[in-house]
Amino acid sequence: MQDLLFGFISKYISLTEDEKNAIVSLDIFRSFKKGTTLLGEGQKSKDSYFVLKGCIRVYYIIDGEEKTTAFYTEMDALTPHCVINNTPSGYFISCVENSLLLISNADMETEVNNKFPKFDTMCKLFSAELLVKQQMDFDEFKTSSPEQRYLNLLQKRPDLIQRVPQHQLASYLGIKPQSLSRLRARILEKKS
Amino acid sequence: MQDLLFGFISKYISLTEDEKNAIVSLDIFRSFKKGTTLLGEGQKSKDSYFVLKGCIRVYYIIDGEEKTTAFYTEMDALTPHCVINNTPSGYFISCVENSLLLISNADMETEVNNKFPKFDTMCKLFSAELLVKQQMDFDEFKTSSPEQRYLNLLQKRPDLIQRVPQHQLASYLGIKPQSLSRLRARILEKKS
DNA sequence: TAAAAACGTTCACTTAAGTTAAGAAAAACG
DNA sequence: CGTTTTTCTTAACTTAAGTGAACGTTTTTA
Repeated sequence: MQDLLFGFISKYISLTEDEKNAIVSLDIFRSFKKGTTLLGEGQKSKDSYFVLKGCIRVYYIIDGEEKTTAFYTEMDALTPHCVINNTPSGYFISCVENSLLLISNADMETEVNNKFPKFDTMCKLFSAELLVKQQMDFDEFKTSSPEQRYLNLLQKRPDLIQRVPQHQLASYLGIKPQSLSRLRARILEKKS
Repeated sequence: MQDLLFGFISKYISLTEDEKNAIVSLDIFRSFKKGTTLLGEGQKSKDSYFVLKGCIRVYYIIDGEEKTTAFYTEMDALTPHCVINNTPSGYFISCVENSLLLISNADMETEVNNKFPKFDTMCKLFSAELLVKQQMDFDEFKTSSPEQRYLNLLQKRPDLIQRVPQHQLASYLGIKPQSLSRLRARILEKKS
């Protein structure tokens, strides 16, 4: 299972066996059952997550309604706002599936960075990449209709459509579940 | 005019007179006329922008239509994607107003970082803050309707509504200019 | 495993945004 | 300074999403 992690890291930096062992010895792998809430609205936390297996979801509750804004699957990393600006979280994070996560916090990161300076290099590269990806996602969302967004998702993350409940997916696309059903029927009709 | 810059920097770190002079001597202030295109689609660039005065805009051209995704005004910073991942830009950047900008590139930044290590501290703080802000903007956009977005903008950036053409604003809100006109009329009606 | 809850789809109706077009107002330009 | 271009608004019509409700299916869970 750790191979997943080291495969991911190798995209940015190369690690010696010693370094790998040091990381493993941190004992930061945790598994959670489907439905587990990792972070609640209003809570503070110092933890960041890296998904090794499974799927986690970020959602708000606005007027009693869930609004899903993000799904994180294998090899995705999530650092909640509250970690960065030390304020109560505005949203919930929960497991869509049974998931194996890597959980890190600032203390642990500085410790690793001190031992292995190149780790800091990786973090910088990774966060720059993340910023760009996030910006591109935002732009894509803004510049397309719900139907286009759905078709895009079908291309880019086809797995999500299978593994995530439709009503969460609808919310993620910015529409109601009924509209997603209709939209899908419309697309099927066009094809034929 | 530089006071604007140093006032901004003082939110993150404190600078000596020597350090301020070193920054000024870099000669990185540039002014541009309204309508100037700073970056075109398909171009590569190494430059980042910091707005001291004025307003710049990011937009795509999709099916011959402008899609505005961001406005940057006083004390906002913009690092285009192409700078980070060294690929051709997917969008345009142009000046909505006559603008005074600070233009920096990676070479200059490493130079300054070497001379003044605390500058690096500021950059990290600043980019973490930016990431959070961007994420929050995205979430807000996703979880609200065009009308709510407009009302939000009215609260948070009332100046934008005055200084930016309506059709660019409409695009920024994810709707057509005609819909923005109608939406505003609807809001006025509700008030009375 | 039986009852309850959650989920997905369909339908009819409502509301809001897209589209096309026209005309008035403002800005840009020679 | 007048002309041209761009911008903004309004209107009528079309299209798609929101809403409320019904109903069958799947999943929970007691």
